[in-house]
Amino acid sequence: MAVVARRPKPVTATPAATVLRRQPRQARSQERIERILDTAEQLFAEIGYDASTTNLIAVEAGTSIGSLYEFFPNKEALARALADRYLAAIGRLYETLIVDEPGVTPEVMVPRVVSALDAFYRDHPGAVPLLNGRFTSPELASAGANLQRAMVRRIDAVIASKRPDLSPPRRLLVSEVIAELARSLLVLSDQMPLHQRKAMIHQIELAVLGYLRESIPDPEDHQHTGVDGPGVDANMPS
Amino acid sequence: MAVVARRPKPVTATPAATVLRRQPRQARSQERIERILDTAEQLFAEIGYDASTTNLIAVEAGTSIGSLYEFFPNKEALARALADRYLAAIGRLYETLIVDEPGVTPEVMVPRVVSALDAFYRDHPGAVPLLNGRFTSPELASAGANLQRAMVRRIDAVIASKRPDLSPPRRLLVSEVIAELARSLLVLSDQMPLHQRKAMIHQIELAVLGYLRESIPDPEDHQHTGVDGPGVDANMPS
DNA sequence: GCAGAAGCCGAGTGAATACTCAGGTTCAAG
DNA sequence: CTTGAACCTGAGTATTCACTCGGCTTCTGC
Repeated sequence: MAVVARRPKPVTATPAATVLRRQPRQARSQERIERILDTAEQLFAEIGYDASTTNLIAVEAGTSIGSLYEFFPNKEALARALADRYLAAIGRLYETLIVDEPGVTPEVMVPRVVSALDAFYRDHPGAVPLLNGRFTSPELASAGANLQRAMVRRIDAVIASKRPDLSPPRRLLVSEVIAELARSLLVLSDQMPLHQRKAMIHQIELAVLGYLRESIPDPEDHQHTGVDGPGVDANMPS
Repeated sequence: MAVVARRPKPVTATPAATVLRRQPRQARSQERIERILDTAEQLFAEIGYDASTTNLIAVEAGTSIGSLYEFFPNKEALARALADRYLAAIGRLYETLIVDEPGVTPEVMVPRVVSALDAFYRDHPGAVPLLNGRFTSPELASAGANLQRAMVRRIDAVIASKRPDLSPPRRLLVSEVIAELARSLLVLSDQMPLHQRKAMIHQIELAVLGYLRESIPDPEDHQHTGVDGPGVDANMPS
């Protein structure tokens, strides 16, 4: 069976780009910053980025625009700061759950990851459009892309350990598809009535497992013919 | 085997809401309207809805804002008109490809639909954010939702005919998941470098087929245990 | 060829909103 | 207690942008 292989690189979030115009020195302003961010998170999720004017955010946070701009250089910095929060949390989640350990089969790992992500997105509705939607700045989009790449790398490492017989390119492709399956279907389930959501989550697990079986069937269990066709190397010659 | 069942309802697009402020009487203005729409499509796709100012659209289309507003009541009407175009085209596509005919197995139909949608989105990059992204108005979002429902209905009808043993709720859930798989994974492949796109498309087909096998295995071929767990009726009690 | 309709134009208007700044208040160090 | 730094405030500024309107041109029916 698969032994504990090289640990995948830890998911390091964005290197904390200069989001604050100035570091707060007093506890009061630190709390103010937190309040502003919490309010922005809520407003972005409820009425969207554009409709959340900086004045509204300040008022709802119980402060003034002046104070807001004392610490945040511009509106986009609010989104960036939120993205940093999310990125760190999701990164930790990946490190905990996407691991290569003996007893952890796909049937165990997939439901764990899917339901953890589901819970996170439910608690932080703002994270979905912020990290996945096409948002304001290219910078933000690339932050989401980095996160996605981190997930791909971890999945790839796990597959590499469990199934050393696969060629690296094929492994990578499969990892990318799985990561995207998880992401896009969670986005879907996010915008879905709550009473259907639980059933949908289970279907997502089925889809991922089904894809796994289809794309890299167990060596002894060859039955479907789904693996042929244009493979990884059938790229269009530009 | 499956006989030709009741034909699914045709996909009727939005009932052509009042998108134009006034019907053009002369050929010249008809062409102008087309040019404006073409330009808007291109600009929306290239620089986004917000960045595409009405003045810019008018100038790029070789006309003036005055003329633009002669026919379109507001900026959103441009998006609506474009959505109408897309909706009609995709609806026709569904009607042609998602059909219940004797020889058409999932292995045949899925690649057909996926690659047709892929080609469409490649030719009309603006369609993806317009129909699928969270966009300006609730009206537009619901147009996209209608289209999605139409796809679900057609898939559901086909499954009903091929597999009469399934309960209607389970059938519906499966149809919804398939429709969403197709949609969200195409969105993904849309924002993907061209040379990877072809391989990705094939993986999407695998994912859909894999999910199908996983969620409704052939009656004679029961092997995986993936179908148990919280089923369709395991909805959360509000 | 004429009159009225349809079409066209683009400078201008009003509203929205990200962001500034001058002046006031609260803190902490000595 | 004093003093300067950190912090706070919100009316005001500058800009952007959807949309209007009055005047002009082109078309069409008679």
